[in-house]
Order: sequence, then structure tokens, then C-alpha cells
Amino acid sequence: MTPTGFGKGSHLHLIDGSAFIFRAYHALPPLTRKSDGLPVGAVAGFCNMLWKYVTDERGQDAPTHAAVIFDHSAKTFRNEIYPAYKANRPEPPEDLRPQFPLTREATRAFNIACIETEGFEADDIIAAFACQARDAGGRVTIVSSDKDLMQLVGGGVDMLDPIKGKTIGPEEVAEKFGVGPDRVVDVQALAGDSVDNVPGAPGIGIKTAAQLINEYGDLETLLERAAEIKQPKRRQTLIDHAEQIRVSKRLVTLDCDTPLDASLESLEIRAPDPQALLGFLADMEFRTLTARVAERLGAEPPAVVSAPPSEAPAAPELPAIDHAGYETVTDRAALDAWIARIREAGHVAIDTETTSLDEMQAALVGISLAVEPGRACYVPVGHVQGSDDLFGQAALVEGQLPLDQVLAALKPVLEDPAILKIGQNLKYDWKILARQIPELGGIRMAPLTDTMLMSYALNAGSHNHGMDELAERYLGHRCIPIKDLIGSGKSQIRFDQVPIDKAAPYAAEDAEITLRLYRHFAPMLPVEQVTTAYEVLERPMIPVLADMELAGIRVETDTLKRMSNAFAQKLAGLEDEIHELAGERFNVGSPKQLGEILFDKMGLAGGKQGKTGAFSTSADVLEDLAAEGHDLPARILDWRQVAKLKSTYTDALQTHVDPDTGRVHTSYSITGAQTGRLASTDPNLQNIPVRTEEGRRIREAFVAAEGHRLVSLDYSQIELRILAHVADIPALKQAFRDGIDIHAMTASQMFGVPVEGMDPMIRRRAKAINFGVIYGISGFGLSRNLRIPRAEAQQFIDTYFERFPEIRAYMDKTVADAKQDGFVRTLFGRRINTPGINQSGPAAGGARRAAINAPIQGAAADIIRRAMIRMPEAIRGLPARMLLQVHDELVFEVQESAVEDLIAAARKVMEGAAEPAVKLNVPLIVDAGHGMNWAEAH
DNA sequence: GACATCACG
DNA sequence: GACGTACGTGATGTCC
Repeated sequence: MTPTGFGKGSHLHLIDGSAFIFRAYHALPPLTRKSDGLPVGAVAGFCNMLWKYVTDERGQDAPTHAAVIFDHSAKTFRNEIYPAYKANRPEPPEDLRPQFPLTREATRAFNIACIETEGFEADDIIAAFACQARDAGGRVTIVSSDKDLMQLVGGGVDMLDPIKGKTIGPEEVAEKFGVGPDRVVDVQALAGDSVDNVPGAPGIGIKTAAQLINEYGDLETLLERAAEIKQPKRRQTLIDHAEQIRVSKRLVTLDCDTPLDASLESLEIRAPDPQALLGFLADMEFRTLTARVAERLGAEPPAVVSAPPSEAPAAPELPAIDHAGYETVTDRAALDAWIARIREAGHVAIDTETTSLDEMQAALVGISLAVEPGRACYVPVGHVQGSDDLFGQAALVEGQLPLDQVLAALKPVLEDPAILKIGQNLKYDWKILARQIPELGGIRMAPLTDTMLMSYALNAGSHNHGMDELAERYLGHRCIPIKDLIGSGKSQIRFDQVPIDKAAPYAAEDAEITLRLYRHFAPMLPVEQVTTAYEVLERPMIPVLADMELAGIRVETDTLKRMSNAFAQKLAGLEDEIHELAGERFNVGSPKQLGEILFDKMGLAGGKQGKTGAFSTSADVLEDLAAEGHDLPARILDWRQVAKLKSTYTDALQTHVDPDTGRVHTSYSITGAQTGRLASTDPNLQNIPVRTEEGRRIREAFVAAEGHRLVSLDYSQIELRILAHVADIPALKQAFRDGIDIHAMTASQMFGVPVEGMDPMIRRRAKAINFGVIYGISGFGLSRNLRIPRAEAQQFIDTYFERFPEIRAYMDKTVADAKQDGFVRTLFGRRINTPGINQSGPAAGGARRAAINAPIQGAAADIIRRAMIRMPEAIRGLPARMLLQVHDELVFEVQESAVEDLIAAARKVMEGAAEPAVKLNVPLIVDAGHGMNWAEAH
């Protein structure tokens, strides 16, 4: 294509390549090329971003010219002006360095101009191109969100934040810097920049700088007239540091005269050469992207081979996932042949299809099996046709093997201790099969291994662990969406209504994918040193949780109904009162309408909040208003509390009582929380009210069966005890050994007051700090929690760290480890990835705090898991069942006569649960209670 | 489906 | 000086 010149009507995009790379690196988990282990995560992210950029629809706004600009070397002319410039930039991570040249290659593969010049920063090159293009009468868009480039905005130049998709024009720049783009460098010169090590004026930030520049017009005028400044400290700073400020300005000012190796014309947009682009992507072994690009370009995708290192024996090429080797089993001979295959292989990947996600209600529709990649079968047993009859039953499709015959044939295999059952979220299938053929005692599958739990042991913190996501991520395969079979929304059908020929490929694929995931993950466990965590903390949870869920807990619907009625009356009364106070009727449940009434109509203080610009009406805000004596917010708080209790608890809980068992059967997610905690859903039984008297009464509806009692045992202060152990804090450890009130001890040490006769207020503050520390405390957070001034909160924290210096050391070490390794570990070896830890900016704080919290919360989760896994054996012979787990509490149902025996046995297991893996140097203490219902037992 | 809110440890 | 600010969850109702 011949260059056609650059001028009016032309539109140049300048892409900040380095920003793309770092963004890609930190956004993605470490990824290596399969064949040789070359790190390619950042290249993958970079290519995905470029591809998204290239394929974005822009219509009229489409660029005519484009270039990606990179930094070439660390030393530039700025180091001659100021040697310390960018001196405190950390070295790029080890696994990122080899990826820099690959990103240049990627850019060329996309056929976009790739620009870098020795000795010049990307920002200056961008500036020079932008100035030239602007002077030639064209438009320029800088694709970056770097604030250092904002000085270039205006006169046909704007910016585009590639992540948020937001255009940055003069207004946005003014919003950020408080001055127009032409004065941005003046503000930056004054404020300096800690990241780039630009000194600026000490004690002056962007706000103050903008105020000064707006007052005096520009930096030179300001420095000349510095003597007129009223604030003495500020005046002296500017006078003393005038030279440093001028140097800073030279550092932040981008150079439009930077020499350029390429002409504007040469940046004209060119279509990529499919061969070159696909060749590069295949070489990088990016399966998904290669396929996507090939499809879009209408080209044949090249084979993506991850050849193993040449010295290793070649692994057999796996057949493609193409559904060709799938079989539908409809006769006894075929089923027996599959059972023989399973026996010979010694393992089987299994998946069940059912009519419902609720395992208590679900009926079995079919079973799929796989023993080797490329080959799987589906055994339909419950597909129906036609509509339901009067009893809600439809006719079975002809030709399916009888359900009971299939189950009776499979039971010996599924329970055979020599045959490994491989599944994805096996707890689901385990529960389904346990409920079948009750006359034969159900099917209790064993031994088990679970690809979802393997992924969790390896990758907790990096991503979720559902099959579709794992298949796409690790096998480069997109599964058939369930929506294609059952639809969605109102027209959704049950799986048993799906025709067998449509169901078979879907179901068989699930078994095959599971098998392939197993082959992928299993060898990684020892390499990543998570085998023990998987074997000890994950895998054994499956039957334990399945039995708890199947047991359920008895809930009295009548009690809930009575409460619902009482709440309804109370709500109606409160609503009348609220409308009266507001002077109009409105939806009390709408924060939007409430905000308008409180803050617009009544004019109460409490400005706008949040990114949506809406008023916050959260309990925090309303409590402050109520404390000032306003009645309306106080009534709203009352209404909210009752409404929550009614809707989430007394109403919703009734719908979860199983009609067959009269009990509520929650479902625990083993991989739902990043730290190793369980999560409870449908319904969530881990957040039943307890903190208020009115809420706690809901627990009265959770009752023991006839002749039984509920027993609750909970760990006392387990997270603080773990902190005392891992951070090795002598004062804390001693206090726990002596069994004294830990918060009172903390207060006594911090404020120098005796524990005896302590002011409850002081103790409350110490308690808040003790908890705050576990969460990665900040002065701001503590001040808000305690409603005290920030300075005071900060003072407490400083005193705390002074008194317990080991805590600071532990936190620093945890964060340093996370930064180096990309993960943290609990005492018991559980690994939690910390992908955001090396980010910069506001997100970094959150990642840092999460990294500090994870080993503590995670170790507590490990301990109770260890107790739960040992519990069935420890209480065998007692007429008792474990029903619920609430993070640090276990709830049992036991015959009246055995209450004390159960408490003794369970307490022994819980208090000794860390051992023998870890010998804690603080005692674990378990408190116990019992009663007719959960309120009494807790 | 996003957001705000609030229940728990 | 400024940034944004306690950790981990799930369910509900409103509003677009």
C-alpha cells in the first residue's frame, strides 16, 4: 500500500506499549509455554489486548494511522539533568524480562508500526509524534491512562483509557490536576512524583499546587512572586526549593523535538498478514486466541503443537475434543463392556445429569463415563417425552436401560476401593448417587479425586474453578453451553426433557473434559508442592460435607410463619410512621428515593458518595443522622432491620424446608472462598442472625429432632491465637496460655492501665485493634470503626505496633513473600495466590491486606477442616450427626442421653486438630453449649 | 445484571 | 501531601 500522506482528516493512534505490557503482566496469572516453559503470560495478555484493540468497532472515529511505542533503555537525557530520576523504580520481575522482546514481535505480527528509540522514553516519542500530527492538521488519540501524558491533551489531541474505554479530554485532565492541560507540567513540577522520583516542592501536593498555579497564572510568575504567599511555611518552601522545582519541571515536560525514526505517513494502518500473525500466535502456543483470530480472518488455523523438550520422550498426541468417539449406551452388553474397560483402566471419570441443581430433589437422568481421552459414553436412564401427566410424570423415552439395573451394575465399580472415581465437583454426584437404590444402601462412591479441588489447591486466588472456565483456560476448549440444551429464563426445560441425541454429546463431553483436566492437574500437584494440602485438606472433605448436607437441620416452619406475621405488622406500622415523618409516601426499600428525601428534600448533611453519584443511605450514615436527633433515619434503621429479618430469613427460609425431610439442606462450596473457608448457599446457613436479640430469635426455629438436642462447639479467638503463633508474639502467647481476657490484656499493655476494673470503652478499642490487625489495619478504617478522629486512631495503631513489634515484622514478611512468590501459604501448606500484589496504585492496598489476612483466616479454616474430617471416626458409635459448620463453629444433633459424651469427643478432636502437622505454641480452646434449639445451644 | 445494603465469622 | 482504606462470604430488593 502506498503511503497517502498525513493531514486533515487523518487520525493517529499512539499506543503506550509499556503500559500494555505491565497491565497484561499483572492482570494474568503466570503462564508458561507448554513445550519449553518460556514465560509468556504477559505476551498472552498483550496479544489479547492488541486483538481487542484491533477488532473494536469505532465507526467514524476509526484511526487512519497507528503505532505502538515502547521504552528502549533506562537511561535518558533526564538522568543528566537529575541523576536520581526514576532511580527507585524496581527491576522488572524475573519472568517478565524475557517477554519484552516478544511483545515487539507480537506488535509486528499484528502489522502495527513498532517504535522505540535508544536513549528516549516512550513518553517523549509519543509527544513528538503527537505534536507533528497535530501541526499537520490531524487528530491524535493517545491510548494510555498515564497521567504524565496528560500535558499533551488539547488542540486535537485526546487520550483513551484502554481499560475503562474512557476518553480523556481537557475536562478530565482539569478534573485530575485542577488546571488545564497547558498548566499540567507546572502542577507536576510543584507536586513532584514519588514513583518517578521527581522531587517537586516538599509538602506540596497536587491540590495545593493547582491552587497556587490558578492564583498566580503560571509557575515562573509564582516563583518570582513567592514572597507574597501568606502561609509562612509554604512561602519558605517555594523560596528554598525554587531551583529544585525548575529542575522538576524540566523532568516532567515532554519533549516535542525528540528525533523520530519514522514518518507519520509510514504509520498508516495496514491489515495484518494472516500467515504471519497466526504463525506467531501458534508459536507462542496460544490455542484459544489462535482459533479466534483464524475464525475472524477467515483463515485456516495452524496446528498449535506444544512439543515437549527434545530430550524428553515425546508424549502421545491427544486426540482432539471432537465428540466423534462418544457412544450412547442403551443395551446391557454395551454397559458391561464399559464396566470391563473401567476395571481394566482402574479409574473412571464420571458425571451425572439430573433434573435439578438441588441434590435433595434431583432425579437421575443419565450418567456419563470416560476412561481415556477421545472416548466417552452417555448412559441415559431418565429422559422423558411429552408433557407431564396429572402426577407430574411424563413417559420415559423408549430404548433406555432401566435405572435400577444400571445402578446395580455400576455400584460394585463405583464402590470398589481399587477403582479411582474422577469428577469435577464430585460432591454433587456423590450426593445424587447416595440417594439412589436406597434398598441396597445407596451408592457411596470411593475412592474419589476431584479436578475442581485440584484447581483450588493449585490456583485459589487466581480464578474460579468451574468446569467451563477450567476447560477454556487449561485445555483451550469451549464446552457446549448448557443453555444450548435447556434454554434459559421462562422457556427453560428440565434436563430429562432434552432429547437423548442432544444430551449425549454434552454429557459425554463433561466426562471427557474431567478426565483431561485430571491428567493436566494431577502431575502439577507435587511440582507446585500442594499435594499434601490437596490430600489432607481438600479431597477428604467430599464425603464429610455430603453427609452433613444430606442430613440437613430441622427447621420449624410454623415458628417462622408466626415470626413473619409479627414482622409484617411491625413493618406496616413503621412504614406509616416513616411516611408521616417524610411528609409523603415512598418506597422505603429504595435507597434512591430515601436519599432524595433525606438529603434533597429535608436538606440533611451527608453529601454524595460512590461512583454512581448517588447518596449513600447505609447504616453508617443513618446512625450518624439518628445520633444527631433526627427521627426519620432512626425509624428507617428499625424498618431495615425488620425487613431484612423477614425477607432473608423468616420468609425465605420456609421455602428451603425440604418437603420430604422437613429439614433444611444447605450446600457448602469447598472452593467458593479464596482462603480455604467454606461458603454456604441455598440457603446460606452461615449468616443466620445472632448479634441482635430480635434476630437471634430466628435461631429458635432451628430445632433438634424428637428426643435429640443441638450441640454447638466453637473455637475461642482462633484467628488471634494463630496470629500469636505465626507472628511469634511473646505477650500474646503468654496471655493465651494464662487464659486471660485477650482484649483487656492488649488494652492494659497499650494504655498502661490495670486489667482489673478496666473501662469497657478502653477494652472495646483494644478489641477493635486486635481484629483490625488481622485485616491489615489502617488509621482510616479504625477511625471509622470506632468513630474516633483519624489522628487518634493512628496513634493507637502506632502504640500497638510499638508494643507488639513482631506483628509488623510478620506483616512485612508476608507481603514480601507474596511479592516474590505470587502466593502465600498457611501453616498447613495451603497455597493462596496473590495475583494483584505487585500492582501499583490504589488496588495494591487491597491486595496487600488480603495477603496479610489470607494465612491467618486460611489457617483457621484448615484447622476446622482437619477437625471435620476426623469427626465421623471420632463420634462413631455415638447417636450423633454433624450438621453445620459456621467457620469456627460446628453444630451437631445428638440423642439427649449422649450430649455430654458427644461434647467430650468433639471437643477433643477440635482442640487437637492442628496436630500432629503443627504443634501450636498457644492452646486451642473450644466452648460448647446445647439445647432444644440453636439459640439455646450457641 | 449492576448496585446498594446487610446478615454472619 | 495524596491516594483509598479492614479480611472473607451470600441473599435480597431496586432500578435500568
